[in-house]
Amino acid sequence: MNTKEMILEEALKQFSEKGYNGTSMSDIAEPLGISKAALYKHYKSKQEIFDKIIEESEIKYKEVLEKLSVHYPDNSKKLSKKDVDLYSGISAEGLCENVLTFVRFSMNDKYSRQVRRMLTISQYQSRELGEMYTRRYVDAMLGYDEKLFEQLIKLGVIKKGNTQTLAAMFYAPVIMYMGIWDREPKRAKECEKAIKNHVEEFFMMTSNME
Amino acid sequence: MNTKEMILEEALKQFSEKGYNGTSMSDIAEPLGISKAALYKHYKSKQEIFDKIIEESEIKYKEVLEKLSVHYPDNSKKLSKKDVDLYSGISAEGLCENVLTFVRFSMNDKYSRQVRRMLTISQYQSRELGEMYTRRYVDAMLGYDEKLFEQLIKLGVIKKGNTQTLAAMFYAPVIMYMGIWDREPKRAKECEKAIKNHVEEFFMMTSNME
DNA sequence: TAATATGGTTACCGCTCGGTTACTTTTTGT
DNA sequence: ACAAAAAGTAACCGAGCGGTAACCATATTA
Repeated sequence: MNTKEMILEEALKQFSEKGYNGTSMSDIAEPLGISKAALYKHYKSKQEIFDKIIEESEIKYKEVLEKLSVHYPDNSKKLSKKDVDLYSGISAEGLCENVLTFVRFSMNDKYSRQVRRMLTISQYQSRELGEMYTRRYVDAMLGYDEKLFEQLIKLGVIKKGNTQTLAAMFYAPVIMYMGIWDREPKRAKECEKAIKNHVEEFFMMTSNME
Repeated sequence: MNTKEMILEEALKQFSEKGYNGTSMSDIAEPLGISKAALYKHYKSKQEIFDKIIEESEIKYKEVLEKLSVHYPDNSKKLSKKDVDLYSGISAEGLCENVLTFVRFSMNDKYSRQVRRMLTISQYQSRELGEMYTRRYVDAMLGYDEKLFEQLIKLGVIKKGNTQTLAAMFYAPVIMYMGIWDREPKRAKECEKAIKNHVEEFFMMTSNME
């Protein structure tokens, strides 16, 4: 890894712990064993480093979103034979496992965690950052879940209901517990278990098979 | 209102917008029309001002909590005749209205809003602040809702179920929408409506009367 | 081989920060 | 009425900030 990337990595670490204003250029340079002046050989300002991190995280975020949406196609189109096969194989158990895999990755992956923390701290810094936060961690996920439940209802896996409120009831507790997990890592196990319980109970409540 | 209180008020405003590190002593003094040196006649440091705000908000917070818990007594004790009367009068509609009243107050009251924003920005600043955030905005509310649902189940208003997951399913979407509302005030109406829909749908799903 | 781009260094700049000092004005209690 | 206490001011302090200048070693390249 070259210096330019190492700077971004260290800056993200610092920003996610102490925020933008709480982090000095020396704070970034020192752990890398270089002088703060050296930072300016790679980036022209502190703001540029922050912007670069945001920009890079947006690219990685879109990649992840791309992968997700591959699994659940646009509902405006008719389901192809392949799609039906895909959904028919879906079970409540399978979905629980999917959610838990997603949660564990989000919580244990260093990069995901740092970006989330940085955005949480910075969400009121500007309108753009606030909107980015909402878009990434709320709107996109809710939209995804809405599509998913629409399909599951069509396929008769779960009961009929308002997909928007269903998505919120399903997803919001997950982010709530992830928030606790982030703030108090010692409660990780408890949160993981609560999420598992929630997902299972949710599918029990909404499942068509009783 | 005396200067000492005005300082706290202005500091809270600044901290909630720009965070602790982003706010200077002059930022606090200037809008009050006094010099920053005058601040030190009332508080010995910037940290003390921050701590005082936290301390005061904790007192006000406890007062609110006290009022809330009066309505829903400890479940370990047997319900008194008075309590039964109280609960028997509870309807899904009444609860919806209660929740919406609580939400509207939390979102429109300047003080509540500023404290919530300040704590959101500062939640990773120290272990204590992180724990305070979780305790106030998650644990306490979940605990309250758990008790409430326990009563409602006893009284046969809603179906049997795990009160912990019920509480999460009920409360988490509310804070999620409040978060959007905080970050993007222009979406206030949309969020209020979403919360209303959620609460109504929740009681429809869990209600015993079909 | 000489010129040059790259990525470091140290020393320093102007500025703002949190906080202090010395002094003045206002309020208050007797 | 007046001394004491409280609440204000301008000016200043050392430290640390983001950022720059001048310089230097090491590769690459014409």
